[in-house]
Amino acid sequence: MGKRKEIKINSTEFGDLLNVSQQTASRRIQNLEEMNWITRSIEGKQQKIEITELGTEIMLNMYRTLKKILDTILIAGEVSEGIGEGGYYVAIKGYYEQFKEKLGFEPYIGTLNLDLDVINNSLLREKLNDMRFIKINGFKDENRNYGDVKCHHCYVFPLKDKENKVKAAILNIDRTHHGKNIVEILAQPYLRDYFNLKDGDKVIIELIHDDKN
Amino acid sequence: MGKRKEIKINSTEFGDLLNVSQQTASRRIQNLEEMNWITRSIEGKQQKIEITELGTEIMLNMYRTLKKILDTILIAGEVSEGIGEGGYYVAIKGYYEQFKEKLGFEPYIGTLNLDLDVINNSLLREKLNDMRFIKINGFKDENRNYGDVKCHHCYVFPLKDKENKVKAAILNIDRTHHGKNIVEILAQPYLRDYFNLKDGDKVIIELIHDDKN
DNA sequence: ATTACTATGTACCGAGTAG
DNA sequence: TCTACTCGGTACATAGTAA
Repeated sequence: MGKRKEIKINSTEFGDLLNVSQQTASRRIQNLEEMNWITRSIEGKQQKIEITELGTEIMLNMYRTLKKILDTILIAGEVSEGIGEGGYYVAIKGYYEQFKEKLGFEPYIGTLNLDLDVINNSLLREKLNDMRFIKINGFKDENRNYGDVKCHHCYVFPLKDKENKVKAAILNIDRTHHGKNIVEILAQPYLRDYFNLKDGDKVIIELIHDDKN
Repeated sequence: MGKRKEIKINSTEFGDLLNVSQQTASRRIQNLEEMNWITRSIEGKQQKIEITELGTEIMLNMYRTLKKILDTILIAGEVSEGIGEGGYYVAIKGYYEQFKEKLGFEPYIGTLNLDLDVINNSLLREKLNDMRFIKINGFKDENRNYGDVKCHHCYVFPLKDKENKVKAAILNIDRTHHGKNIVEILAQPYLRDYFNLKDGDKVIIELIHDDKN
C-alpha cells in the first residue's frame, strides 16, 4: 500500500455491490475505463482495477462539492416589521460591548427581523443547534438579571442582489418570545436603508461555519 | 409567513429552474402531487403550489441522510508491521498521563499502524485538517523537548467484523517520519490480539465528529 | 398564456449467449 | 468461469398540439 491501490473484482461482485446485473456492472467498468477514471488489466479470469489519478481527483472533488452544497445552507426569510426582543438587547451597554468585541463589528442599535416559513425555520434551528455559537455572557445590574445570548456569524443579502453580502450575526433567542418563526439579524449598517428593504422583501441568510467540527 | 409557504410558478419557469422542458416540468409537478409532497390549486393561468408536511419531512430527511453519509467518513487501511513513532510517544509518562485523561481511556503502550492507499490517505488528511483535534501538550525534561501531539477520536474495526467497533484515537503525527502513508492508532486494548489481526488485514477507521462546527 | 395529452426518440437495464 | 455483445423492454425526455 502507501500507493495507488489495485482492486481485484469481477463484474458479478461489482454488480452485487451496486445492486445491478453483471451485464450492467460490466458496462459500468467499461465506461469508467473509457473516461480514464480507472485502468484495467484483464488476465483471463482475473481483472485488476486501478483507480487513476484523474479518477481520484474526480471522486474527491465530487465529495468536496457535494459536501459544500450541503454545508452551505441558505435560509430565506421576509423582512418583518417591528423591533424584536434582540433589538432591545443590543442597546444595553452590558451586551453592546460584548457584541462589539466578539462579533468584530459595531452593531447598529436594532435588529432586522426576518420571518421564516416552516421549512426554513426548521432548517435554521437544526443548523444552529449543530453549530458552535458565540456566547454573549449574561450579567446583572441593580434592576434585573440579563441572561446569556447565543449568536452566530452569517452573511445576509437581498434575494435581488446576491453580490452584496454583508457580514452579520444571528441572535439565537428563544423564539417563544414572539411565538412566530422570526429570526433577528445584527449587522453594522442599518440594513433596511443599506439594502433599501421594505416589509415583505426577501432576504437570504448564509450561515458561516468555521469547519472545525 | 411563519407558516407553510405558497409558491406561484408555472411549468415553464419550473422547467427553466430544473433545466428541463415545460412538458417535463409539468410532469414532475404532477408526480410531486401524486406523491403528496405538494398540493396545488390551479386557477386558470395561475398555479399555486404548497409543500405539504410530508414533503417537508422528506426533504429534510434527504438532507440529513445525505449529510450523514458525507460526514461519516470511513477510512480503510491495512495492518502494517512495526512500532511507529507514536508507539514510542505513548510510553513516555509526560504524554501518557495526558492521553489517559484527554482520550478517556488508558491506552495500550504501543500503536496499531495502518497503511493507507493514496485515496484514503488524502481523504483522511483532508478530514483531519477540517476537524477539531485533541491537543496533547509538549513538555521538556532534562534531555530534550517533546512537541505537541494532535489526536482525534475515532472508532476502529476489522473489515470482517463490522459490528465490533472499538473506541480509539488517531495520532496525527507529521508523516514525514515514516515517509509512507501510515496512520497510528491508539486504543485501550492491544488491537492485534483483540481483533486477532495479522499484517495486511484490512481495518476501518470511522472518524467521530462532535458536530459542533 | 398555460397545462398536459400523445407520439416519438433515446438512454439504459438485464436476459440470453458467444467467445 | 469470466467478459461483453446483441436485443428486447422499460422509463423518461421533448416536440407538437389540444383544451
